[in-house]
Amino acid sequence: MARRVTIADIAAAAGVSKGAVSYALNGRPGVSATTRTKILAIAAEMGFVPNRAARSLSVSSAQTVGIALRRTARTLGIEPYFMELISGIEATLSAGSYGLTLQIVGTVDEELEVYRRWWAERRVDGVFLCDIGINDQRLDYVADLGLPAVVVGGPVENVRLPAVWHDNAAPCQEILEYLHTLGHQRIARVAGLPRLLHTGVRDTAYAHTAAALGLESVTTIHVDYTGEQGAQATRRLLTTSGRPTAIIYDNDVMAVAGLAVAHELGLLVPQQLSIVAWDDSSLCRLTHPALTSLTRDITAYGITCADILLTLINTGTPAADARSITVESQSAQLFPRGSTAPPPA
Amino acid sequence: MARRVTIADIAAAAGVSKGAVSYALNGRPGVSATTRTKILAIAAEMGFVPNRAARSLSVSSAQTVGIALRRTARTLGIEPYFMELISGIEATLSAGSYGLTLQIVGTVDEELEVYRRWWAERRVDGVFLCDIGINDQRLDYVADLGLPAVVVGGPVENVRLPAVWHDNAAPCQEILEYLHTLGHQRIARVAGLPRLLHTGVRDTAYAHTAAALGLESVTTIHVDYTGEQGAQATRRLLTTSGRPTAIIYDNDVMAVAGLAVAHELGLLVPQQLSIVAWDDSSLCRLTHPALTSLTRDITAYGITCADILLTLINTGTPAADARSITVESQSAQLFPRGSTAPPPA
DNA sequence: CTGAAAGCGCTTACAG
DNA sequence: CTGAAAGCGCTTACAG
Repeated sequence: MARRVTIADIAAAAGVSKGAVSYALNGRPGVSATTRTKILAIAAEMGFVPNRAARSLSVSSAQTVGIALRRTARTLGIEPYFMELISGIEATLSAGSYGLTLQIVGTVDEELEVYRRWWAERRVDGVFLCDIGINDQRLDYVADLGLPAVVVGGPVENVRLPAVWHDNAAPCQEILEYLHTLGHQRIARVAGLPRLLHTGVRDTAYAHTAAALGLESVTTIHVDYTGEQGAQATRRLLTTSGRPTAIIYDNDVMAVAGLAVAHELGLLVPQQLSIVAWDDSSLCRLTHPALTSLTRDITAYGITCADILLTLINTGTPAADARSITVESQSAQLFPRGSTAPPPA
Repeated sequence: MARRVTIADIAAAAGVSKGAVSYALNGRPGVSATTRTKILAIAAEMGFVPNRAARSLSVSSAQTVGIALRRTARTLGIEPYFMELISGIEATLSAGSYGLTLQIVGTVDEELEVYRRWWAERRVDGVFLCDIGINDQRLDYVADLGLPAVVVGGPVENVRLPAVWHDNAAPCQEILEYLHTLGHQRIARVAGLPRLLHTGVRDTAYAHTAAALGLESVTTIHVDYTGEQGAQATRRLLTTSGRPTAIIYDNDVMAVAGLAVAHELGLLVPQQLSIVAWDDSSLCRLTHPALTSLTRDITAYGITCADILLTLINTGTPAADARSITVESQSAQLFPRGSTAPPPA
């Protein structure tokens, strides 16, 4: 564990001042081209890497952004969403040599406290807000703090933070029209947590479209995204009289669970029941039949969110119009597979 | 964005020196009980939170540990393993007020470079090494660096780093004995990446046990853990003559894929084919039939790994015997479910 | 028990 | 273009 090399060492070796070394290293004016070249060569040779803490203290920037997740190990693990999002975020951060710090919290209050502490400590320069709820108190809290943040989800209005979201309504309409075209009239939906914003958006979109198409019924049951509750809801739907001929699931895990329940009840998919899933992980292609599902590029979404956060941090203002960005995800498309067909005659 | 309050502000308000404030805040001797109480009260009232960078620079510790993952967005997302591990790690870190910094890399060289930089920058105080391979070059590299690290996996020998691993051999034996008792003689295995250490351990354990039990055959196909390759391998196994009556999968995603292939080929599970999965996520309970699988508590594993890393960082030496810890995971147990039964007569 | 000072390793005005 | 110095916000010997 040899002592680290500092700019003082380089300055001594090059016979210049520490200031000159700093200017050379950071590509600033203030040193001649020849001195700069010499300093850079020496720095490289000595394997110099600047100390983060010292740099942060001087420029009062952490070169790090944070993400706090209010999730349990189980719900984190089961959903590919977060890892894909983080993977996209990372791609942008690495390019800008920012670090990512991750914290898992148990309650909203803990989460708010994390933001307060992070910002007070200057441990992060900005954060991502995920799992946006209806009337989410975190948005105002973080804005009041003055902590740069990007809202990963929406639509949100009258917020002092840039937000990025997918259009949730159009896919709902697409799915319903697709099932309607196949001939389905009694459609059910196993939906996600009602407190989440995008669940509400989908609720509304389905209701409107169903009315417009004149569908017989669109029963909705809200659960928590887990396979257990998805299975339970499916069992309930399929054992009532006038059962649906098609069920839409708000994520893929519940759809897989629903398919198993149909098998268990001896219902043939897709002959007697059609199934559509949101969030097309490879899970949907592993079942038999493969599940018709809606694909979105979550990694690309993460890249966009990170781009906006870095812009916000570096310029003090988000990228143009970032305050209300809708990610028109070119990839939000329906992939019909073996789990959908016309309803039984 | 009001100016942050620093110890200088508190010192001024309390009418003492900055040194006294520091002593009081850190619970060190050097201030009277009354002064300490007064300082603490003022600090709390002013909402003081110490600046991380300043503290790090003084004590030359980052209060952060790092984890670099060489995985793609897809393989990260599909496997609950990492999120569960991270969730456990977080629990320990939060308790010790350490942060976690996460980086996703593309190649081993990139990963090594990340460790070098992190340590030179003093951005982390230690790291976790995951996805341990056979003759993994990272172990020596990190040890040479002097960077405190915990090897998450094993067994590894002659390494200068503490390692923590589950016993992989015993469960292999248990599974094989279970299938043998049911009457199976032709068993196949769809295994994980051969370059990974634990895959090799399992290879050996199955071979030994199969020989000891006098099993007819244990065919193994190594793939990459994805459902696609798991399905492909299964198709290959089931369409050859003398096909196996039971298949063991090294993770749950491949097992689910394998089940779908059996359905597709019109094979009844478990009547004509038994299936056993490793890594019991809720996936295994969502299929029909539910999959017999091996459960381990990954979150607890993460907690243990983090405990050891923090001990290593704070004392310079790992916890007693940490150099070769085997986590005798009480939870590594086989859960027989609907996917296993005696072979067809 | 307390205060004044030096130091951690950078950056950045400010003079020459 | 270059050097000497102050400052970021802490911690920690070192004198009183």
